[in-house]
Amino acid sequence: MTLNNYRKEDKVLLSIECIIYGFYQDELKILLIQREFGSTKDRWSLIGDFLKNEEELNNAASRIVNQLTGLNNMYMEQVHSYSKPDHILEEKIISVSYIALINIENYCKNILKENPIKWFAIKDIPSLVFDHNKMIKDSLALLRNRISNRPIAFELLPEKFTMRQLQKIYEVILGTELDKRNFINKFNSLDLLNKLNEKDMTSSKKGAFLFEFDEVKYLRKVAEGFCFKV
Amino acid sequence: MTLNNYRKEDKVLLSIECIIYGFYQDELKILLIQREFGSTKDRWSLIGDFLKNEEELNNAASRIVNQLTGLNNMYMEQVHSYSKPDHILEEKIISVSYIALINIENYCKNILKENPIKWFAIKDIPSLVFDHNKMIKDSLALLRNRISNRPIAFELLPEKFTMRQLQKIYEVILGTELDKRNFINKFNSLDLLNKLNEKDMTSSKKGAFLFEFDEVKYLRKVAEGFCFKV
DNA sequence: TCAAAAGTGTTTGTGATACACCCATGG
DNA sequence: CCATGGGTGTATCACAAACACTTTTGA
Repeated sequence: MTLNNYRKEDKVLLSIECIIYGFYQDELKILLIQREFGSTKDRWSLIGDFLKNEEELNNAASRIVNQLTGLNNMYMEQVHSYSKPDHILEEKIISVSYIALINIENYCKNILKENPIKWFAIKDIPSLVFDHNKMIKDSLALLRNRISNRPIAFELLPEKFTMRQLQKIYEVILGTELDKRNFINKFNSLDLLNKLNEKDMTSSKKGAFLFEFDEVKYLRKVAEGFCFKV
Repeated sequence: MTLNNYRKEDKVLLSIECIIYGFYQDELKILLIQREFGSTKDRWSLIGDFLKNEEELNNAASRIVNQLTGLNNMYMEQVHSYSKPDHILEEKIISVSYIALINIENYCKNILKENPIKWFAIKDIPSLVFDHNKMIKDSLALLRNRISNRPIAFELLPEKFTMRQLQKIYEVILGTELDKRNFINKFNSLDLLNKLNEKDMTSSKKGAFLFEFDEVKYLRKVAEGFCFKV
């Protein structure tokens, strides 16, 4: 923008690649799509599209996730931009990656049936097209950072969840086992969860109490200088 | 890349904006350039250029910094991509920002004389074109994170530096005052610096011992699982 | 009655923080 | 001789980590 004028031939296609995370059965999963055309036919890929002329980056990312999940207003965040997604169509392509966190139970299952898309556990991700594996790796590093510094684990959970589910999310994202007593003590000291008078009976005979994240309380505390840190 | 085909009119110009940081006289500074043409003539701006067709993002960023400083191999890192730098030339523009950390004493002063560029202390940044102020803000957040988790402060210092200089870098980037005893104790416990038998006599009558960062030792420790953390 | 998951507190250790005085020297 | 910045060690506190047994109940 400063040194030189631009040349028409320097224009690029801009693709947005969305890394859609869900959490289900104690596993962190990513939604992938199987390509139907072209030289990469049948290979798995992140979910993406080209930026349209009238769009902004964030809006394009939201549109793409919405088109495949039917969801709106999920947590999304830009991760990184890449210049090496092998040129296709003889055009130069720059890719901008985003993470999206969704409650896997909410997304529209009809879309899943109509498209060659599938949830893959993070540890079972196959070899993907272009540099999509690298994008996932980078996004996981971001996710690891965010989950310790922002209350985003709840984006991956239903409104009501058990402490074990919450703990498991931290464990799979951080890649470490945590002590359940320390974990609960920690969250209790943060004072951000409401314990409900309901139990989840699916995981044990005794049943586990359900909790919910109190976002209003969280925002009030932030306004008073509170800083989330796990 | 998945859902739709692209249209020629969706191609964009891609600009790279470099936030070049230097540290001098106890202040964190950024190199800015005054625009010489167009509707933004005379206003200050980050240093940038358009991505060339044959270039990758990281290489373009290096090229841009090199053209203005004469330096190579400085620490650089991509920060974020933006889609709202007011359209100029009636073209859609996407901007990718980078930070570059340089030792302010090393850069080529001749270039400074030949160009309308100038170092601005971080607290004296004027209102810049487009969303460049926002880019600086975002880059500072990244820098704050990095300086606590990677040994990058040394990129802003000469080979030989005093503990006070090092501490000052942490103070200006983190925006807090630090206790000098705690700071020294902390760095001593990390065991990454070599104390030299030389003193810097410019800042006091007694003189302050010079130190250097032992990168070989650092890399050896990292290989053994060491994790830098200040 | 037993297997399987839920729930619950205390102790210990490490690292962060707070803090004040003497030293060396050039002017 | 004094003003200026350089250099040094310890006591306290807060948080992280380690740790084991009892409860509930469906099968």
